[in-house]
Amino acid sequence: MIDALIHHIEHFIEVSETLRDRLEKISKVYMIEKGKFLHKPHKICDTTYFIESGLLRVFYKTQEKEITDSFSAEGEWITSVYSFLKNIPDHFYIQSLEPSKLIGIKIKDLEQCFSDFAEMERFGRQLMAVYYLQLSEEIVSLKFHSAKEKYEFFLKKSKNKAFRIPLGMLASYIGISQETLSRIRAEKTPF
Amino acid sequence: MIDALIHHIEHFIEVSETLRDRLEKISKVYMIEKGKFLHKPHKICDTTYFIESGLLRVFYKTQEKEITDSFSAEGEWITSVYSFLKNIPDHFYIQSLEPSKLIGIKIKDLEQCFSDFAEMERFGRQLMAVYYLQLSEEIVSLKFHSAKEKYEFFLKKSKNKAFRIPLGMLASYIGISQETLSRIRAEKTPF
DNA sequence: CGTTAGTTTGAGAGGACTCAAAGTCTGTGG
DNA sequence: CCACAGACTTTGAGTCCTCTCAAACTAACG
Repeated sequence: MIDALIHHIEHFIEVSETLRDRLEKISKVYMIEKGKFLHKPHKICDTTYFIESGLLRVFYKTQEKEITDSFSAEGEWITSVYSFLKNIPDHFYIQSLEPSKLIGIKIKDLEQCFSDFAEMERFGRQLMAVYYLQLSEEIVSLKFHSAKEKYEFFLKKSKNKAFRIPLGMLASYIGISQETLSRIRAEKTPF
Repeated sequence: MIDALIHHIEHFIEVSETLRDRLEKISKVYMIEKGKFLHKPHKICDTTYFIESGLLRVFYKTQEKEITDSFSAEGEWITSVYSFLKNIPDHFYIQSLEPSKLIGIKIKDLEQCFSDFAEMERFGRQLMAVYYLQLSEEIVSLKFHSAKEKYEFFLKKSKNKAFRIPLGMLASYIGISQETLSRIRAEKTPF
């Protein structure tokens, strides 16, 4: 039932029988329709979701528009990080862009798991490190790069997602207007 | 000798006598002059430094210029993260901007420490989480904000550093040209 | 097939860039 | 202690990329 999750964790650490049992116990599978929300502003997000299949995004609203903070697809995690880590309400939405199958774990259960299984704590640290490095690359891409370069960086990093995401959401993620993104795509002739 | 470091760690976890002894053993104090380099491109950065006093930056070079990736001052950590975490060479420099006093720990010793002290592993995870959240705020600041807004965000987050950093380096950090930053500062009249 | 969400295209404006040069500061050596 | 070289900052002028506003077009869905 949670094989995809176990498999994922095994990229980092060895998963013993006991640990597997514990994970089974604290995991819960969710099926979510396209367009539905997993989390909304002013609430505490107490769950992190491993995506077995599907596509979701985290976004926030400014006065004028929605800005996407991240996209996550199969094999990745999604949560409203700030709220989840700090245990306080935030201003993010989590929305599914495709019908998705998720494996959710509550922060409380996860922390107990960290305490009981040192190797899980290690997994947590290593996973944070992976995501940290992703963000730092994203920052490099955002600085002193043209709209086109930012788009190409995204393509390189997330080919699997690029054409499953509505153009406007993608534009806000890479920090350009949707009109500009549309023009960039239009001029791409090649092949 | 490494009280500042211990004190810092105690914000996250309890530091036992044994752990303290271990930390003493694996820590090494460095004094570094202004302008000197702790790390250069094409090398592996195998040490992370806790800054007891001083100011340093991580930067990289493009064809035309230097772009600062991060500044760190007293009470913070600095390392060439990508190289340090992946154990491979990268293209970053670490340079001190003030005479600084650092406490360095080698990755190998740190990892052994993580293995031997579960609470240190926890500290590592929590520290990564703190830095992760900082990066995600920085990304928000970089998207759809004017040069002035990005500067003001930096001021709000890093007042203590803002006026110790040469203008050009700061400009590259917040993703604007140094001429623009100069003009922004000039128009600030207040008080 | 109609309604709505999403994308494309066009026109015009403006912020921030680049290039260039002048001005200021800092530290070193005579 | 002053003068000068080099580093850093400021100011100016002109350009262009990307934004905004607006409207037409297309796709998706009930």
